[in-house]
Amino acid sequence: MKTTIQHVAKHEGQEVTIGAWLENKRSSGKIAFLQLRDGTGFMQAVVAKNSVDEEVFKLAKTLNQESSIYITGTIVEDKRSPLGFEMQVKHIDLIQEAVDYPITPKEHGTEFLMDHRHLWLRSKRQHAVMKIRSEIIQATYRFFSDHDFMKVDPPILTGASAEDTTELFHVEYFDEEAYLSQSGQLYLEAAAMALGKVFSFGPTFRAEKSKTRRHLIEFWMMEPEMAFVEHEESLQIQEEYVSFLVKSILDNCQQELQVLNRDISKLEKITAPFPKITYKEAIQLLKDKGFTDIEWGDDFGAPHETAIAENYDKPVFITNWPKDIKAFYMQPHPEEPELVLCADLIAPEGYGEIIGGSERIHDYELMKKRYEEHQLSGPAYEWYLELRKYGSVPHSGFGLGLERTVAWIAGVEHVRETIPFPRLLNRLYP
RNA sequence: UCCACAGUAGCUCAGUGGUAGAGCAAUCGGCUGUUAACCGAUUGGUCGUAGGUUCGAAUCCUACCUGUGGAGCCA
Repeated sequence: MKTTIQHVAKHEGQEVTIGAWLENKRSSGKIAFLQLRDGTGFMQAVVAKNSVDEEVFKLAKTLNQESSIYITGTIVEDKRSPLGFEMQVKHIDLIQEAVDYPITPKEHGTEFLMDHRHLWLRSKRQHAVMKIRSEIIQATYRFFSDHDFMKVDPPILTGASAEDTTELFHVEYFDEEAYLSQSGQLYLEAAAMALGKVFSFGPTFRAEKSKTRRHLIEFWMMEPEMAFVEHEESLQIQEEYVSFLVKSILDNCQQELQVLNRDISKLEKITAPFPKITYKEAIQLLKDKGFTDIEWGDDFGAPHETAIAENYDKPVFITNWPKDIKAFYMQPHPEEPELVLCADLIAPEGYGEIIGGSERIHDYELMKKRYEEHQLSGPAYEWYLELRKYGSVPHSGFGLGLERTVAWIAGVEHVRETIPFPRLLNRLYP
């Protein structure tokens, strides 16, 4: 009977066949231990010389790392196994012998591993990170589906660029110039006016020369946009959503968190509501902490974000920023018109901003004024402004960066490990 | 674009002016409970590239290339 490592517990005492790769092996004169990987998990198979044909034992002794096999044997419980089960082997069919697999069981440098990303993904650690990424994606769909959101897909090829185009990827669109999407937001606002509460989940592209552990050229963003939802309610949805993500990982990825050595007690504290401080309070906090390089009106750099996050063991919202350092479409604060109704959510442990969100301007005249102040034009101008003309309503939205969220929850230092094939400033291969 | 650091065997690194090294991987042999298994042997080199200093350069100097960490930048 064919099965997978994930399901071996159900087959205790039975003879099964598993398609697998050889992750590593150890052998003695009369016994060989094969470390198997099949995509669903990792398991050890034991080959005893006196219970298999002579060629099978010889094969077990000479198999190289990453050779592919069908392996047949009896599943037995064993306390020495981390999985709780192992296979007593009866037979091995070699599919392909792997010769000189480059990634050995010893340590490797980043450049080498990135050059072999197509093979690096096979490692236990990368398997765990990819599983957590997948679980976060699936939990996202569950959460928004449970809260009556509709999934909407904004275009990836756009002609509509509201802001300057230096950080956009330019592509040929027959005789026109087009850009790869940097955010679906403007389109999602249109969708929210049609469908109420919507969310998108897709890739975005930024041609920035950023070279830090928090930046990717191509990354995935989860963007909800909600009609009839004002700023405070949006923050509430954000904290519930992020708490739900963490809980889903704690519920479904215990083994993976263990492989990654993640401090689970820190994740267990992530429950809504989250602390909130205003931009003004954040500036004061930084000054109190001895930062002399920051004044009201400045944007925060990574060290500032980390210093603020240090004060909390949950993600923290920084709200009500000066309008001059935020996007043109953000709704002014009702009492302090130099501020806008927005919030960045800063993850704990120095992982930085994972969400940026705001209430959007819904007044036609105000939006038109903002366009003029920012001297913006372009194809988006007309249709985006038109959304404020026909039954405009208060609405809010936010964007969550998937890779930064995965890095934080998985406890991975660099976002390049949180996406299967990262696109970085100096890397388009593999 | 700026700052700092690095580039030596397939991989990870040591070698700081005098014969090019170790561990792992690979190959061969040994070992019935291994967990990055262990033990013995063998194989493996354009010391990033170009130029310079020197009797002599992996080592010192200059330029360049590549990478890493960070800054700037980052709705």
